Amino acid sequence: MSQPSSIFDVFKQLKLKTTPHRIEILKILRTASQPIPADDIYAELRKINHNISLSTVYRTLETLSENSLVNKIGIENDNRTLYEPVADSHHHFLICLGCGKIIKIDECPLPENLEKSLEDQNNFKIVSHKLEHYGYCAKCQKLTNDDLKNKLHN
Amino acid sequence: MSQPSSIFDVFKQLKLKTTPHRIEILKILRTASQPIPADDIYAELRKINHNISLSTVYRTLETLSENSLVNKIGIENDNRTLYEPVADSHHHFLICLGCGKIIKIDECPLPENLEKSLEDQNNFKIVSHKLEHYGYCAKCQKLTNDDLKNKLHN
DNA sequence: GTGTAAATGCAAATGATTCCCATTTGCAGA
DNA sequence: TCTGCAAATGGGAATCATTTGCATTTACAC
Ligand SMILES: [Mn+2]
Ligand SMILES: [Mn+2]
Ligand SMILES: [Zn+2]
Ligand SMILES: [Zn+2]
Repeated sequence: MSQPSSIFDVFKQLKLKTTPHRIEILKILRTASQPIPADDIYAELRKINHNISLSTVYRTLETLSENSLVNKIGIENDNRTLYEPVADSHHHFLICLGCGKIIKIDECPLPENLEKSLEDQNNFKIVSHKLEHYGYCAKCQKLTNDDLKNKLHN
Repeated sequence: MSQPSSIFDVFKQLKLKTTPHRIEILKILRTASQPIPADDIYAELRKINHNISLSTVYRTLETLSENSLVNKIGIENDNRTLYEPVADSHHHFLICLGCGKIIKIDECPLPENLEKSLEDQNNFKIVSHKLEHYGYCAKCQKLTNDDLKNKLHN
């Protein structure tokens, strides 16, 4: 079986120059617990004294995305683009309307034959889909409950 | 059974002033064959010699949305917000990556017990979901095929 | 009709992202 | 190891959708 290729090898194969910026940005994305916006990456880099321009953050993310090392994610009612490292497998998200927390769901619950049937019925060629559930995480449910109690108390 | 209430009644019940702008914008949305951006509504209004400011278009759409007369829709790789009149029933979309055409799908294909199971497994309270399929409409499939043929021909 | 809060127009502000262009850097080849 | 050059970068301006501030107008309850 083949060795897991290092980032260096990956860049080489993609004919991308191996730059400190790219290394660091990938590292940040892989460390993050959920998809994050360009801004956060920029802030993170400055925090570790890594000098970079915001334009470069955007350009790098775009390049990584074009080369399938990063996914761009658009979330309802969030005008920013979020980024996640391209990973193992197809997945979906639970998104908290209270705090923005994003929980990854590893299964795809769509029926096996759905896409075929949609394609046939609509003369449409499907290449991807997006499924998200919106609601409230444990913490925000608790907050809401507390708020309600407070209101009743006053 | 109750009469279908006129727009005027609806506005009255919502304690919204009945203004020409609101009437016209709702009419345009209800006539449109698919969700449209604020810009298009603005252009449509000017075409029929209805004077309005773009800010007012945005403010009106926001108000209608807050009062559940209009839905806001965010589409992948389209930075604009699209708007549709709130209708009969829950639905999803097929979205053409070629021309932006949006096809409404009236069924919801998610398994009956899915939300309950996601809620239990993640200690999360779900309030809504979003499902979209991306691909190519009949016209754009044809274009792609023609392009391929042309390429092979040269 | 009158008064008043809500709605509107217009211009300026905002926020995310992209673009321009001068400078720097990674790296293929000598 | 040195050189040349395309690719990458910094920084600021530009862009695009959307929001906001404020003066003016309007719908409608009384
Ligand atoms: Mn899926
Ligand atoms: Mn559904
Ligand atoms: Zn939350
Ligand atoms: Zn199409």
